[in-house]
This record gives sequence, structure tokens and C-alpha cells, in this order.
Amino acid sequence: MIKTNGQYRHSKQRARILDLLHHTKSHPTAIMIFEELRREIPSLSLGNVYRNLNILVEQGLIRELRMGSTYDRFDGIVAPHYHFICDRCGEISDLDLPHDETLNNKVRALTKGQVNYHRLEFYGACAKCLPTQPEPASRRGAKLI
Amino acid sequence: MIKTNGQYRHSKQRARILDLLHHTKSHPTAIMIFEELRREIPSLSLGNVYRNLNILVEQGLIRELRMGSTYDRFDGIVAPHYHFICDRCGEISDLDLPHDETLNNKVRALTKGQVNYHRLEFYGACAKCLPTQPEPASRRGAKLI
DNA sequence: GTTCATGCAAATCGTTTGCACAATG
DNA sequence: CATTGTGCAAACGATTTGCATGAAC
Repeated sequence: MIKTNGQYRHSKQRARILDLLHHTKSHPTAIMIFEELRREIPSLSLGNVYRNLNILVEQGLIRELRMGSTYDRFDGIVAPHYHFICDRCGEISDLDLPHDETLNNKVRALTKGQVNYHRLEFYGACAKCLPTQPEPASRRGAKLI
Repeated sequence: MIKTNGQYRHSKQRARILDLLHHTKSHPTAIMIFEELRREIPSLSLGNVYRNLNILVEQGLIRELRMGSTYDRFDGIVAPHYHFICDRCGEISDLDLPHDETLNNKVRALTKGQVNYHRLEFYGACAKCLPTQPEPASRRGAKLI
């Protein structure tokens, strides 16, 4: 969470992070960015990389592929199925949408690698939360519990 | 990581966790399971819930919706697109698969909630890792870096 | 000169693990 | 009785945050 009055100043560090993300295809982690940029900005700190990444997400200039920082969830249904996840309360519900195995084939046609399975999740506000005030963009989806 | 010779004994705690997961639709977190079951097994420890959840995943009796425990990744491309994620090396690559906005509509027809966007990821082994030995099931996808 | 940005270190939080003891087969 | 399961507390690792200093405007 960043505490400002919504005004961002220019910062060399943030500009370089954005530039790096615009010139890589590797979907780097914060630490990868940190190690790469530290070579040209030796004083750079990891905490500051995290801060600036959050600001850039808030500004809509980059996207976050959230693989961490939230709770894992467990599912007693092992058959493949899709989920709807409420951004506001974190509720996860099963969708009655048929599992589309052909999606894997479409990707198999694109890659030399081996495609085993896919994961499809829909995000939004559940019926219970819809009348509720949405949270500010920076916090949206931050705590899925 | 669990260290056994592959033999599982009966345990009341594990049986109750599996039973709970078979009788809920809430996709609970480890802590939710812990708090629920602690009411009937007061001695239950959180660490043991985690251990048993991992065993149940290993046995294929439950599924894990991994929302955490790995690094977040960042993407300079803000336009919606899909990813291929290598289970072995963690590489994430963009897929040249058209973004299917109509998927959202299919879900809108199913829910009273508001569907804003979806996320679709394909998992498998990338071309570089394919000749490599796959890791045991329990570790597969554990460390995406 | 007021507010934002930074580096540093400590804190936070979900998850894992080492250990001694209890339960299983 | 050999091995697995458990509770407890400490460790771990990614991320966040408090604070004092520096940069932007």
C-alpha cells in the first residue's frame, strides 16, 4: 500500500523498471528486476523495487501475474473445472462451464513444448459484494481471503 | 516436502480434512480448515494441516489452487493475453492465442455477479525442459522461478 | 519548503521443517 | 518395533513497512 496524495514525481529507478519491463519477455520477478538493475544502479534496494512495481501497477502501466502473496486454496473436486473469484471478498465458486479440453490443443499447435493442462479463472464482484463500494485499484485483489 | 517410503497410515486428522473438503464449496485456505476442525480436534496444529494437505494433493485426493508461495511476476504488456508456464523451469511465455472476450459473456450468463476479466494459463513442459526428467508429483509446480 | 522517493533494516505473514513424543500397523 | 503422524516452536522466503535522509518540483 502506497501513501501519497496521488501525485507521482519522476524517479530514475521507477523509469528504469518500467523500461526493463517493456524490453523483456521474461515476466521477471521483483528479485530478477532488482538484480538486473542493480548492475547499473548499485544503490538500488529490493524494497524500493517492490514499492515501484506496486506504483506502476496502480498507474496501470504494468500488470502483475499474481503467483504469490495470498493464501493457497484447496478443492475437494479433482476433476478439472473453472472458478469465479470475487475481487472484493475473495470468495471462490465453481462455475458450471464445461471444461474445454480443445483449448490445450490450440496451444499445442503453437508450441514445441508439452501442454498438460490449463487453468481458467474469472474475476469480478460476486452477487453479494456487488452493492458494495469497490476498493481502490491498488488494493483490488490484494487479499484473497 | 514429505519424507516417507510412500506408505500412508490412517490418521483421524487427515481423514477429517479430506471429509471437510468433500463437504464444502468454499475452497478453503489452510487456516480456514484449521479453525473449523480445531473445534472438534482442539489439539490440532496448523503445521499438521499443511502437512496433511500436501499429502492429500500428493495422493491426488484434493487439488490445490495455488494463489501463493511463489514469486509474483510482472508483465510490461497490459493488454489481455494468455500465458504458457513451464512446470519445470518456471519460464512464463506469452501465447499467440487471441484473447477470447466471449468467455466472459458465457460466465455472465451463469452468475448474478459482475464478471470483469479472466485469466487463462496453460501448464506443461517447455521445449527446453522437455528432454529433462520430470520432478516427482509432489514437487511439480512447487517453485515457479 | 512541502511532499514524494529511497535505502536500510526490521516486521509481517503464509508456509515449511526439526525435533521429541504419540499413534499406527 | 519400525515407521508414520502429531504438536510445538523455530525457520523460511517473498513482500511490506517505519524511519531518517535525499531528490523532485
